[in-house]
Amino acid sequence: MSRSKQKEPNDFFTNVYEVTKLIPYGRVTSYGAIARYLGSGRSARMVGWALNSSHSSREFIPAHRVVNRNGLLTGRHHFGNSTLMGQLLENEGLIIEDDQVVNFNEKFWDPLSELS
DNA sequence: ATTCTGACAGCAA
DNA sequence: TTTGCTGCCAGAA
Repeated sequence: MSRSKQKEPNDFFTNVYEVTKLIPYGRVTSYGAIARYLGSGRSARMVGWALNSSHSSREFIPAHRVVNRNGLLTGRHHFGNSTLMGQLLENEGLIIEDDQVVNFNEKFWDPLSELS
């Protein structure tokens, strides 16, 4: 009955996209937070991998709102121009200093808490 | 099928 | 304190 092998529309990647799109404007989250929300707290690397394919999605994925747990813009190199990610965040009212989100703790948006 | 990689995170020295 | 290694998991070659 259960389509065990059937690949459901909600893949890990799709799940990551959905959560990422839920990140409010002017807020940021971490790969680990998303990974934990998905149920695999230590698969943070997969989140980044998924976001790597986010450009493949027809929807706009605010991947620039996803940084590592240090608030560091680790994925900025994947936005074409390395400064694009920081500029996007600054455009949303965030402050980027030394490729790092200032007041990261303040701007941090945890899907575990916000989406419960 | 096997091997390698990857936008991280946690822990050890 | 910083630096480095390991674990994690899924997709790509």
